[in-house]
Amino acid sequence: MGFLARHRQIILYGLALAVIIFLVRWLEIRYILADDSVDIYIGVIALLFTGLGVWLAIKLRKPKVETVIVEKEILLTPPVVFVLNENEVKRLNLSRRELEVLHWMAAGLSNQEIADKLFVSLNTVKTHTAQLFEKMEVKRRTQAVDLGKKLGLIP
Amino acid sequence: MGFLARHRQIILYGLALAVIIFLVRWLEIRYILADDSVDIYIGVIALLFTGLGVWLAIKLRKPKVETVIVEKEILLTPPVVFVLNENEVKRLNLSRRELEVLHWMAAGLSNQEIADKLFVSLNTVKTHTAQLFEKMEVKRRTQAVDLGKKLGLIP
DNA sequence: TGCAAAATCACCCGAAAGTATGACCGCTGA
DNA sequence: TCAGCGGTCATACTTTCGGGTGATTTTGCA
Repeated sequence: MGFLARHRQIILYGLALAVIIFLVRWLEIRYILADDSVDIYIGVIALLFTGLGVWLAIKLRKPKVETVIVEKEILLTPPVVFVLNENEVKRLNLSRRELEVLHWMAAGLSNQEIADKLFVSLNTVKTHTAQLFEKMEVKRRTQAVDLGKKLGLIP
Repeated sequence: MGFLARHRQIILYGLALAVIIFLVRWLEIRYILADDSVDIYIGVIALLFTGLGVWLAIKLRKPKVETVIVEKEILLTPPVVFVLNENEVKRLNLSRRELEVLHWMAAGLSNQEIADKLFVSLNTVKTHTAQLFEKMEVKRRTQAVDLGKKLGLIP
């Protein structure tokens, strides 16, 4: 960008000033301003050039943008806190007991151990696992655990 | 905020205008300006008020606040990149085949399915799992998978 | 209050998983 | 060269898992 282009505003301003002075002189000669109207005359000039100044300022310092950068932290995988995916639980229609069984299953417990932990019989645990597998559409406990983790049913 | 406070700039501007006019009149009386110096006089006024205009514009114009929300994603456990915990593999003295079996085990495959996938017999897979369980000091495949995940042996 | 869902338990049976043991082969490092 | 290890496979056996079916009790909700 050349000097002319870069300072176009200022050059225009200077030209405007010259034109205004010329006009004023011309008006002065034409109508022979009365002494009393000098302050009105000054006022008009002042207003005019104030407007010019404002225009200049706005034009010249164009991008007065205060950019406020707000960093929004998005945690993709919570570190310790595990949040149960309620939607999946509802979608699969899993009962509380079934989810509990799945949890201990994922921890590596056998059906008998889960039965002992939940104070129920082995048969009951078997019923729960069977229902769980049917609802999750899997065949084995390892598949259930794998899918359960992927769906956010277990940590 | 009251009217006065809100329009302080404009009121100041008005006052400045009045002061300038008063000064000019005073100077006029004092020194009796020559007709010839009228354009210089106008020039000075113009410059003064242009400056005032610029100052006004700068002061008045609120810096346009542009709020840019930068979403900063914080990955705690990278979902795609899995790095095998070599140290644990060495510590437990796990062979390549055993690790491979563990991997498919975690995916929910049965021993027969793993055998088919690795093009070996079911008995071979059983041998590998047995060795794996002994080295990992676990009793069941679900335990092996759980521990494997915790030790970073599998994704 | 009454009903559907959940939870509980039982029995049978076959499939899968896990245990124990032994054997063979190929590679590698002392 | 040969002992050791990893990988392979096999047989035999026990345990656990999972499917199928049926039944009773408890509970949450309309």
